[in-house]
Amino acid sequence: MTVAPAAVSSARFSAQIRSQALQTRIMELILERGLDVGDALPTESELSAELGVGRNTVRESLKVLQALGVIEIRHGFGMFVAPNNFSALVSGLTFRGRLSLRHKGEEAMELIDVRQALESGLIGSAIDLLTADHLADLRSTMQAMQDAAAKGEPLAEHDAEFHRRLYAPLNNELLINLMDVFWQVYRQIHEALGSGPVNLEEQVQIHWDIYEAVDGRDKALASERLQRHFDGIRLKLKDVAAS
Amino acid sequence: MTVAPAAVSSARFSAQIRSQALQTRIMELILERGLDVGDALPTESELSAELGVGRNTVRESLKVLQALGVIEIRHGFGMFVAPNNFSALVSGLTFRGRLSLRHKGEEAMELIDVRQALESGLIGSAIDLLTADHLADLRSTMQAMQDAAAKGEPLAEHDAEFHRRLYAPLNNELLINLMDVFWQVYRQIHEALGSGPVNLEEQVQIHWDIYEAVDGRDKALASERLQRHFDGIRLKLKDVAAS
DNA sequence: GGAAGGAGAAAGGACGTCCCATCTCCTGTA
DNA sequence: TACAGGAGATGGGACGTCCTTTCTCCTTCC
Repeated sequence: MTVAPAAVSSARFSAQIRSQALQTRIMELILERGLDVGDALPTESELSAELGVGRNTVRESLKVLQALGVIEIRHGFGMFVAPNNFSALVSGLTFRGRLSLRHKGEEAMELIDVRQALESGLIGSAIDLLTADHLADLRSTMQAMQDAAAKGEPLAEHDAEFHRRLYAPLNNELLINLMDVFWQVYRQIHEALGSGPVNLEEQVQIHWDIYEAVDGRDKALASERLQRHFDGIRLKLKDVAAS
Repeated sequence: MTVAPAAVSSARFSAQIRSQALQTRIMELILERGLDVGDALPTESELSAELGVGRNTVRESLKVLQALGVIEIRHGFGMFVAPNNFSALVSGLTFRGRLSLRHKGEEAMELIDVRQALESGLIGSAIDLLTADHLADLRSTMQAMQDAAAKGEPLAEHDAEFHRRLYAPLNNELLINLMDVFWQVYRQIHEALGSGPVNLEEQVQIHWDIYEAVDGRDKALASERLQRHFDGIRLKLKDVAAS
């Protein structure tokens, strides 16, 4: 027998709201004082005094704000308004993904779906805005990836860099960060499962194929090859999850 | 007094790494014990003892995990593995958006861009999977929106519901959550700026147009109308930011 | 005069303790 | 049988204390 939903939500109202209210107050304090990225916040003691709550309480809120990428805490120095940073999402999403893998791995698959939709959906716009410089960057990344593969080194970082640069023309930090988060979550889930043997040459070839399509400004082909790239990733994930 | 040797060896790393390591340890504890969504975690005191850290320290990590949507804390009852929930991201992203509006509002615009890319890019796949039931849900949402507009009530909730149901056929919780986050952030930024007068009838008409395109299974038209919907949102945001 | 190094201050990190707030569950009484 | 209230458990919060890290500035030596 479950409790009435209304009872639960009202019960949690006061408890949940208070801690979030404190976080909001700190954020509004930043906005009101006109603090910008890199500026220092008041010290923990000052905040504790100004907001009328204990230092431990304010610290809990500050840790949350740090986790949300709002502030940056430097031990022994102070706290500062942080530059855009989504890395905090990674751990939470990774946990979600690993949790779901105990069932049917649905959430992990959903993550790939979102990545696929974002990337294959946006490649057209990216190609529209692509300049020679962007293409050169992309090519040098591919070269580095190929070199790494030849030495038998892991491609992970080059892979991430490739996808990052692919969408650099869109000039959208948020998008890049979001894609990066998804990429890292996929990688961590994969590692947590114990990645099987990977075919480095095949990986490189897949990315070269995408590069060629982009180089030729063939939006449909690029989209299709990205789509297939993700189909492969999905299969691999399903494979590992089954074992 | 000696705890696990592993805990001591990481002492040389920065404090930021250590607090994140504690969060990771708690998440792995959940995974190792096979806890699932809704299951109870050990109490704060138990965690404090098991992990060999003080209760206040463990509380800071728990608050972060709560903010990341990993656990749910119910005062006086206990802590539980939370169902998927991204609502915590909203406040962080909203802060980012408001901060950016003091300059040129770039980050807020990027947020709209990502939403636009996601929605207009995925509407095709959604239409492919659309069933009569989904369409009926969508229609009833539209009806509710129209009724609200007739009474002069705010459309916000109906608007959110419309977009949520539009992509329900994809059966991707992560995507729905993500879109919801973006929607809420946009709304909060808009409210923080002080929304100007809104034309309710026009809002309803725009959504009816999208509904019609979806009803007719015209992917291109639906995508184009969504695109224009977001162009309108973008203009409105720019307008308000300029004032 | 300039660079290297150490002392001190300032800030965050960690912990322990105490008490309060709120929830659930059980008991007792009408 | 049903409802009210209390007991116990659990999270919430506030101090106070001491440790660790980092920066800054001053001293010292070359």
